[in-house]
Amino acid sequence: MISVTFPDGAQRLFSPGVSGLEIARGISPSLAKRTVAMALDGVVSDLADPITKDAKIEFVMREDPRALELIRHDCAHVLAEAVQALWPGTQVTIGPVIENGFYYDFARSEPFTPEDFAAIEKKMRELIARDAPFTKEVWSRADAISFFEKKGEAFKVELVGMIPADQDLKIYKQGEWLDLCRGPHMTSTGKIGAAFKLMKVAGAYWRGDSNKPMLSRIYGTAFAKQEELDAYIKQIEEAERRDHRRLAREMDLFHFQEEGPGTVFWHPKGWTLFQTLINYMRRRQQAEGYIEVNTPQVLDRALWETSGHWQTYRENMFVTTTEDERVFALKPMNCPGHVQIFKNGLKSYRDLPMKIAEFGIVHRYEPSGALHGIMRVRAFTQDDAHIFCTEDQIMEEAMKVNDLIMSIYEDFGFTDVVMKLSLRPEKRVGSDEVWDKAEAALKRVLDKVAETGMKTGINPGEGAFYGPKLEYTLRDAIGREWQCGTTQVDFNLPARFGAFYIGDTSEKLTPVMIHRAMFGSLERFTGILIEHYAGALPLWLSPLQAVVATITRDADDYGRGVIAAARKAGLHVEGDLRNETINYKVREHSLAKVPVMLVVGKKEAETKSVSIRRFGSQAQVSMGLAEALAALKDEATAPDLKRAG
RNA sequence: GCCGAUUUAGCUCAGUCCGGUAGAGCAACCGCUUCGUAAGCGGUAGGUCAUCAGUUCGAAUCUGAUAAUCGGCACCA
Repeated sequence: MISVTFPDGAQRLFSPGVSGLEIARGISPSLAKRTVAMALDGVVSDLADPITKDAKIEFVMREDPRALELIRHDCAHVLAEAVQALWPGTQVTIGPVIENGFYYDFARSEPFTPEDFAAIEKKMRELIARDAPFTKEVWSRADAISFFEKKGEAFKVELVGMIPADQDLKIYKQGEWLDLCRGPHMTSTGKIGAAFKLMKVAGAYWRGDSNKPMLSRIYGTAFAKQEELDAYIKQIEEAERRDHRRLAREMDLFHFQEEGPGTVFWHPKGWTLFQTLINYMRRRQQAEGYIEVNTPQVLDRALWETSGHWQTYRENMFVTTTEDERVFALKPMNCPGHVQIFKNGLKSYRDLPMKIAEFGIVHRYEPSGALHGIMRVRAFTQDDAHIFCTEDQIMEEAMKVNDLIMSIYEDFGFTDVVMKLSLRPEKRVGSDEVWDKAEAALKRVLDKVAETGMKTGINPGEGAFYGPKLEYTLRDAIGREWQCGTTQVDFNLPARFGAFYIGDTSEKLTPVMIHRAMFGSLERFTGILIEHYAGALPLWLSPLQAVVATITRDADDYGRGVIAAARKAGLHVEGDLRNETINYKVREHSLAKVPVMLVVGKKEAETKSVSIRRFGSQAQVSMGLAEALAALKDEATAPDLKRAG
């Protein structure tokens, strides 16, 4: 007999092989009916699975958070059955659960269109209403291969061959239809319910490999309750409302045009914001002992051969050949330039650590399909720095970078940050011994940071070609994640360029180079800020902080005085003295997300005051002009300057 | 780069299926109006319909190519 422990602590004995369903039925038929799966010692599995040893059992209901994944996975199976019913001959491949739903990849000569969704969803509802039980069978490889071959399911045959020999080959049936699947599933298709929706169609490579065939993917999502589905759709709409491409047009920040794909035309307001970020970063770095430099935009091919970029990233570089047949490349990175500055003049161990910073504009020929607004462009500005130091100094310097990064993110309103360590990739330079050292150093930083309570993780195989890296991912106001900062330890580049310093025993030593960026790309960070704040930037970042709007012509002279005074106080201010109603002006500047409106009419002119209306609020506050400007000036002061007093 | 979609006035879009030479709202401009916190009224002007070819008596509309953009995939030093 085996002992089964229930959530309330009670234990009961059953004969080995008893199923969760049998146990549930023994307790009450209604429990058995409501239960969709079980968790054995915390592992979710089919309710019909036999229990063979002592275990803790929990019955998982449809509303259980753990059932959400099952609902979605089951929904993917039903989607596949519906598609095959509607379009016989379509091959099925895989249909996993993903963060906000699921997808299923199909092989079909004709791709799907969103117009097909109504028919597919209708079919799915039929299949769900049929409420066929999910049943599991374990097949032999030979049976599975011959079955799928006969059905013309070439991709499934390939999948069967990929399942490790020590694993059971599981087949899940739902009525007539079946799929190779690792499970688990709920008890029947009816448990999926009605809160599902097909979202979009897309192409996707078989097994994520761009050399393999392109499949037709259908994305969908499902929830336990309709309200949750509605909330999710609302959240998507909210994200669209925040889209930086749309907000940038409304706020007149920048534009793109055909002649410069992936390169930004910054408008005055956008450039003001951009410069605010640079000025802030410059102050923060200067306070930490960084020195700022500037290195050439175009450099000879020979330098990129030495650095290794030519061999590794040639296809992503903008290359130009001059009249005299010399080959140059636009810099895709600043590091080689900074090594040249380090190399120029003899350096001693006393000069280390040497922190060379640059707001470096880099050009990378990104694949056309990768471009995305200002988030992924072909020319962007990095807040780049390279710390030349000794091996012994790596840990301390990386920790200092960490502290600076965290403090900076906090100033911008990002407090939820995750740090991940990316280890050696397949395509790399340098010996394994050197990689061991570099990875060990960053691992120590990761561990130390983890002790402070920060979330950390490891990405195997995702390091840069010259060294491992720590990556900082921040989460924005609506929960999306953005990778921004990075700290990379490099034992390779300085040696490749023959950089050295004189040690305390007079011998020549090769420095270690720490690459680091905090914003990452200024362009991308600007985009993240726009979306994070939904365009309503805090006053210190806002490129247009206030608009002075007059009510009638009588107030024009006073209004002009207010504009001049505000500008004198250092505020970014515009006037709106147009012959329009105050309602009209308020509406227009609200749509443009101007943080502050200073409304002036006869009353204000007489009392030398302003009526303040803040973006997002209808309240009006009357205040003396001098007092109002002082308050706004204080609010518009960057956080680091405020701390300095 | 790959799969799919899109491209018409500054913006949002109709017209394309079924070929006959382009339309709305907002914005702009000009008047009138002088108004107290999210659209006052009237008028005017604005488009080689993404580009290049082809079919046709005739192309925004049909065909092909190219480009950019959008959604994914792949990529992201």
